[in-house]
This record gives sequence, structure tokens and C-alpha cells, in this order.
Amino acid sequence: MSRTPPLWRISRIAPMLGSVERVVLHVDLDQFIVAVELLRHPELRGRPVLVGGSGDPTQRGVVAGASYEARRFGVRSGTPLRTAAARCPEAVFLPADRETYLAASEDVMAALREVGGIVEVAGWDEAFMLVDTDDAERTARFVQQHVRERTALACSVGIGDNKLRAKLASGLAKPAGVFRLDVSNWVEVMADRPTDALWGVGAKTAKKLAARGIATVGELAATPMADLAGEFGPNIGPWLVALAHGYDSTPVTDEPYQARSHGREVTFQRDLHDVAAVRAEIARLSRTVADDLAADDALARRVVVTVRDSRFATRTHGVSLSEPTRDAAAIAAAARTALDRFPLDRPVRLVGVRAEIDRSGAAR
DNA sequence: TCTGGGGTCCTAGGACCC
DNA sequence: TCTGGGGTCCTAGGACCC
Repeated sequence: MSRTPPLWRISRIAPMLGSVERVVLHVDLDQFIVAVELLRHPELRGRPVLVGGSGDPTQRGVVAGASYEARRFGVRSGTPLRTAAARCPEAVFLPADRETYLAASEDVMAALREVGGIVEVAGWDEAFMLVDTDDAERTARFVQQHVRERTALACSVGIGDNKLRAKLASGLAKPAGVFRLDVSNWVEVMADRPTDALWGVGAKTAKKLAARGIATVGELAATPMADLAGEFGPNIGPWLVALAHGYDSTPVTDEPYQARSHGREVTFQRDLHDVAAVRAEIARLSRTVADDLAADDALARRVVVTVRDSRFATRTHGVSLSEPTRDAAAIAAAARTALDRFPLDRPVRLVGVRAEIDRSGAAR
């Protein structure tokens, strides 16, 4: 189809001289959440800043954003706030402000679209771009400069011959740099890194691989695909080996994002012992999810309830709806039915309600 | 180090049907 | 009656990502 982008060029900077190539860029904002906060709290620049939860490190919550100064204390995204405060007592804690980050993110994406090519939003603070250029490094620098001019935010840009390599390259470019990772330097750059350096290999998979004597990307690449099909499945096993070669054929697309589900969950500051209180919370979350569905003009086809108990054991139960709906009472009734399937014999740490969206066609 | 909240995608097993 | 193979749907769980 007409997915071919317009020929990208920076006519002011680089006259079209050499050969044009098509590359994937991965644009990743540097310490995005903290950087946005520093725009309105410039006096905090240079200090260890941690954003997350309510901003109170004595409460349950984790770090959503850590400044580079804070990271030197061993605090990173996902660290419990309490732990962060112990490791970095002089840190400044700020509450997470999703609306502000979302607005900043939209400014960044608008700036990227001004550059041209195909722009695929991949999260608040990252995007892929498919561009045709005769100087990819110069194009990457131009993107950085343009984002900085429009938003005062710094980003790193990875250049790759597919999305996987571009994504890994941006990590290697940080902070505020440009790095190119393609078929020509893949082995040199990646072969000796641990398998969880790959995008899609996490701690669990890395551990299973290590148990088979596969510790590095190079060792994974040298593993016959059939060897992994048994433990990881007929699709994931071979895919892991492909990842280790840097293969990726997923397209960069600017199709508008369509959520497949909307959910809300809450961790209580103190575990709930009272079943009635759990039910009330489920009802409240159901109403919020119904609002989220309405805002997205979406209909639910299934409602799934999550319960995490005081021992951190997490279970789900779901109820399929007889017909797609966004009616708050219907969502709440389904959630209550699902909740009644739990034994609720232990204090409850977290509850959640998630609506899976019906995209079967006519129902928008 | 006592572990958030928003999501996506894949897998396995059982039900059900032919 | 005690035996089949394949396809598809549903559900719960797992892994991963930002």
C-alpha cells in the first residue's frame, strides 16, 4: 500500500549528494519524567531527584523516574520509595503527575512529526521513525536539536536497520548521544553482552537460558532454534535465537493506537482485612474503568479482576459479558461476579479491574 | 530492597465440535 | 462403546515493557 514515506531530506543542511538509505530511528527521551519536572523546578537541577507515587517515601510506591544524580546511589525506576530514601537520603521526592508528562509527551511527538517520515509512538518517552536520508547521523542530530528547540528536552537517538537494533542503539547512545547499530557492527557490539540486554529478554528468561549455559547474546545466537522450542514454546524459542542475531521484521507504523484493554488497580497503604471494603473498592474501580471506556468510545467484552494478597500472591478471574457494553452497572456487576470467585481468605494488598475491549468490527 | 500502575502478547489446558 | 484427530474458543497465568 502507500506506506512509502516521502523522501526525507534536510535541505537546509545537507544537499542531496550521496546515496539515500532508509533507516529506523529510535528516539528516547533522557530521564523523561525527571526532565519534565526540572522544567518547572529548575532549582533542583544537579540534585538527586526521584519521582513516584505520592512523593512520600514513607508510603507504598516505587520510583517512576530517577535523575542521573540519584542513579549513582543505586536507585532506579522500580525501586521501592522506602528503599530509595534509605539509599539516597538527600534525594528530593516528587509525586508523579501523569497529566503533565502526557502533555509533554504530546509536544515531543508533535515535534517528531514535524521532521517527517513515519512516526510510531512507542510510549510516553519514546518513538520509532522511518526515514530516508543520505546522512543518518546528521538526521539523528537534527531530530535531537529539533526536539530540544520545541520542548527543551534532551533525547538520545538510535539508528538501526530495524526496530530492534534502533531500540538497542538508543540505549547505547545515552545520554544525549547518537549511536548506530546495524548488521555491520551487531556482533562486535552485542555478542559479549548478557542475554537480558536484548529487548524482550527479561530476568526470568535470562535465568532459564543461563541454566542451559547460555549467558551471552553470542551464545544464544549460536544455539540451534530447535533446542529452545521445548522449554520456551515453538514460537518463542526460535524467536529468542532470532533476537540474538538482531533480526526483526516488525514494521514501523503510524496507524493510530487502539487500546485492547483499559484497567485500573490500586495498592492499599495497609492491607484490607474487610471483604466489604474490598467490594466497595471493586465497585469504585469499575466506575472509573467505565469512564475510561467511554472516553475511548470503546465497549468491553470481558471484565477481569485482579487480587494480590498480603503474601504478594496475585490471581485473576474474569467474566465474559453477554454483549459488549460500557455501562458502569454492567461492568461493576461482572467485576463483582469475578471477585466472588476469590476465596479472600487473606488480607488484600491490591485489587484491579480490567476491561478487555471488543474490537470485533461494527462496534467501533 | 518487601516489591506501582498502565499496558501487550504468548502459552497451555480444557471444553466443545465435527 | 472406551476410541480419533484436528480445529477453535475460552480462561488463567506468565513474561515483558515503560
